[in-house]
Order: sequence, then C-alpha cells, then structure tokens
Amino acid sequence: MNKSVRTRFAPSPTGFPHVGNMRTALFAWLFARHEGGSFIVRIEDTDVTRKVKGAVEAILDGLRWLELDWDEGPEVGGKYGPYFQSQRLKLYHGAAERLISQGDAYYCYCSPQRLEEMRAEQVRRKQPPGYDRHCRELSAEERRQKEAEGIIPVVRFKTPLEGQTRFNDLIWGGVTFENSTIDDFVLLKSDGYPTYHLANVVDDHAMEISHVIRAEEWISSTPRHLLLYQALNLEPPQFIHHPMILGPDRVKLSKRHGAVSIIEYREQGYLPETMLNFLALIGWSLDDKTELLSRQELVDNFSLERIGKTGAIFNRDKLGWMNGVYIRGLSPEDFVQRSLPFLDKGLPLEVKRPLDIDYVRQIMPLIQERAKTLADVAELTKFFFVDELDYKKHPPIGKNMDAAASATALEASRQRLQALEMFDEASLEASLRPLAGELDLNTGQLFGTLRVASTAEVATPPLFQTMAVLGKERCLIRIKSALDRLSVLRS
RNA sequence: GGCGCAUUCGUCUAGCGGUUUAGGACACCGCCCUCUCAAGGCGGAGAUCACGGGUUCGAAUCCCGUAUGCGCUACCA
Repeated sequence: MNKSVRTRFAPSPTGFPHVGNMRTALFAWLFARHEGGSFIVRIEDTDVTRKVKGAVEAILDGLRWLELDWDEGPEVGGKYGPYFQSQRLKLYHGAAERLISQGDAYYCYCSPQRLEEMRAEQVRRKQPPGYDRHCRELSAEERRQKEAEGIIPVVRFKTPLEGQTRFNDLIWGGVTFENSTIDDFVLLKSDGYPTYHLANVVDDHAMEISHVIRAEEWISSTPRHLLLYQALNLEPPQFIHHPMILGPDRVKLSKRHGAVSIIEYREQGYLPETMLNFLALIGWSLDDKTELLSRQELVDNFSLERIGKTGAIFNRDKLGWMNGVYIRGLSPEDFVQRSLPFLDKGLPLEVKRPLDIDYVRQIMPLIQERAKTLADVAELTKFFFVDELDYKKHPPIGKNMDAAASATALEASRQRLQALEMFDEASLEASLRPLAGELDLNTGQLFGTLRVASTAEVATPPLFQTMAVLGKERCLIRIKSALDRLSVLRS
C-alpha cells in the first residue's frame, strides 16, 4: 500500500523567514505538489523564551508571497490540527508518560548550574560533552526527596547504551550512528514544553507525514528521532536532508551576511517568481543547462534525487541577473503595477502624489530592460518627475566640447524643437539628427548635450523616446535652464 | 575533543567507467550593435575534477587513506 505523500514545513517563530528556511519550504512544497500530495505548515512554538512577536505572520507572509499554498496549517486548519505545537502539549505529555512507564525515559533533577559545570569540565578534559546520566537510575526514594525539595524535573530519554542506529536518507544514502555517542537528551523541559525532538516525532506521526524534508544540520539529530520512533513503536517517515545555503565565507548564511529574510528581498524589489526560481536552483538542478523555470515547470520537474549534497553560496549577482530576466518578461502593464509602490516610496518627496498613472505608463517601458530590481525604478525615472533639474553633477556640456559650443548647440536645438509640431520619437530624430552635421558635431556630442540638458543624467533611455515622453513643453523649459546653467559656468 | 557529512572553473552547477580536448549559467574581458546606459549577438579567459594510493584495458566517475571545510555536540529549533 502506497501511502500518500504528506510533507510539512515546520518553522519556529523565533525570527523572520530566512531564505534558507523558505527554500526548505519550497522543496517540501514542490515535492508535495509534484507527487499530488499534501503540504502542511506546522508552527513549532515550543521555545517560549525565544518567541518573536509577529514572526508567525511574517513566515506566513513569506509563504504567501512565493505562493507556496498549504493544504493544512494556520488559518486553513485541517483534520490533524491544531497546527501550533503550543496547543498540542497534551500529546507530548502523553508520549513522555508512556516512555517513562515503559522505562524508556526518566525524570532528571539536575540543575542548569550542575549541567553547565559538568560540560565545562568535559570540555576542559577534552571529553565529548553530553549529559552524564546522573539521574538515569534514581531510586524511588531519591526521587521523592528531590520532589520534596521542590525541584521541577525535566524528562530525559533513556538512550540505549549500545548498538547502532542507521537510516537511509534519500539524498545522502545510508548513515550510521553509534548509540553510545548519543546522550540522554531532554524530551520535556521543566516549563512543560517539549523539545524539538519529542514534538517533531509525535507530530510527524500524528499528522501522518510521509517525508521529512529539512536542512542538513538535522542529520545528527535524526538517530535520536529514530530511537524515539522505535521506543514509541511507530513507523518513521522517510528522511531527506538537503544541503545548506552558505554566505560568501562558506559558513551557514546568517544575518551578518546581509539580507536573509525573504521579506527583505521583496522590499528590495525582487520578484517572487525570481526568488522561487533562484531558491529552487540552490542545491537542485534540472539538467546541465536549464536555469529559468516557471513555477509550473518546477512542479513538473522537481525530484528529490536531483538535490545535491554540497552547501551552496547565495550568489547575489546571479539573483540580480535573474530578476532582470523576469522583469523584462513582465507585460508592460504588470511592470507598471508592480513598480507603483516602489515609485511611491522612492521618488523624491517634492513629486506630487498620487502619481499620474498615464504618465507612468509612458515612462516605464523605457526602463523595463534597465531595471534589475523594482527598487531601481525610482532612481531610473526620477528625472521624469521632478520639476527642477540639478546640473551640478553633470554639466550640460558635450564630449570634447566647451561651454560655448554646448550653448550654441542647445540654442540651435531649442529653436528647432520649438518649431516642431509633432513631438514624437520619429519627428525628434528627423529634426535633430541632421542638426548635428549642421553644427559640425557628431551625433554623440549633440545628443549627449541634449541628454544632460533634458535629464541631468549621462545614462538614460534613448534620447528621442525620453524627450517624447517628457513632452515639448518640459523639454524646452529644461533646455532653457541648461542654457542658464551654462551661462553661470561661463561667467 | 567526539560523531556525521562533503570536496568539478571566483560562484552556482552538469557529469552517475569509455560519446569529455570536462558541458551550461552568473560574474569578468574583448568585439559587434549604438546618441549614453542597458538589453541583445559573437568570441575569450577561467577546473591538472582537494591530495595520495589502489581496482580496471580505461576513472571526475568505484575502493581505501590523508588534508581541508562544514554541520551537530543546549531544559534552541
């Protein structure tokens, strides 16, 4: 009997949605969708002290942004709920009690101080750190005494002293651990919350998870989980550990490497389709050449077998390139709509809001192939919106020209443009291109001077298109002010 | 220190014993296009497949060591 595929994303609300976690979610989601199974989100809020307010919302936002829809979990519910571990405490207590009564777990009364000293001593003597099993064989009398002292115990697993635990990871193959290297880990903390180890085993079973997909850092914990499944007489799921995302220094990607939250990438103007594609390609590949894959292609082609084994550095250059590719692929109107919030946020305060949408629609096609991120859009177009240009950075003087020659060129252009009836790209070109020769300038010189005059920038979209969008009136005013600027420079 | 895992251009990767003078992408360089910047086209440089031993007629591909790196080693996940 082939059990249906059920994968889960089990984030801990102790921070914001890290791109590494989101990729784990993506892999689990892709596998579920590819197999026609279910994707479950479960919030592992068992660490009361590290809980961060708003983290659950941020995580769900991240998932929604990437459109990783979940079949069961927060907000949507499901028949295996609740999907917050803090609401499932009874289940963990039940499991812990069962293990205690079976003799597979025990109460431990050791104080944090004692544990700390023990660890320090072990490190000092270069011994493997781990619980020394001090409370493993306490007598009933000893326990009563500790209880009488008012010590609230933790519950520890009675790890078998001998034998080995092995599992077959779909990506790594067979991995074997000696039980003797695993200490008696905590199952239930003294505050009544379970540790990850217990909760994750209890829930993965209760929720009938078929494939546990998680990062490589969990490999060493897996034998503990297996031991728990065994003690509880439950059938373990299939384990899949994928490699991690690294920073440029090759260690696990973290805050000090810069942006790590998926939300930050949204704010920096990356498209969700870019992030989806890019994240999928960290550690997974389709073949020897395919780089660009749509959501549907990803779902259709995803397979666990093609996940690699080595950690991958998060390559921002490539992300930028890919985002440019996706931006260029947007329909003009879609690009406008997606850019609007960024224009609103990024344009100088002096620019009147709301923006003239028709004007924006004329502008955006001019920069669509020049933007790497949506956040670039304001900087790329601000000269279209401001009333006063500032020529301090780039004086309106053409290449190998002086102020006088530039003024002559601008004045000639001004007259020419003044007389123009149609102010579209073709008319502008028909009028200005011949002018260059008449002024004994090359086109680069004339157009360059006009470019700076009308935009105060040296790099812009094509001159005639730009001027056409700016419109006759604006262009003439700007040429006039460039002329004024030149006379200041000459005096 | 212990345990586990990994190692192909700067980076991401393809490769799963012969089709490989190791393929693609980003980044880089050059040329073309061109009014600038992009985009695009063409081309270039860049990997003795970590190292050392085997196995084999033949190894990046299989085996064993070594080195390096990473992960775990909490009443965190």
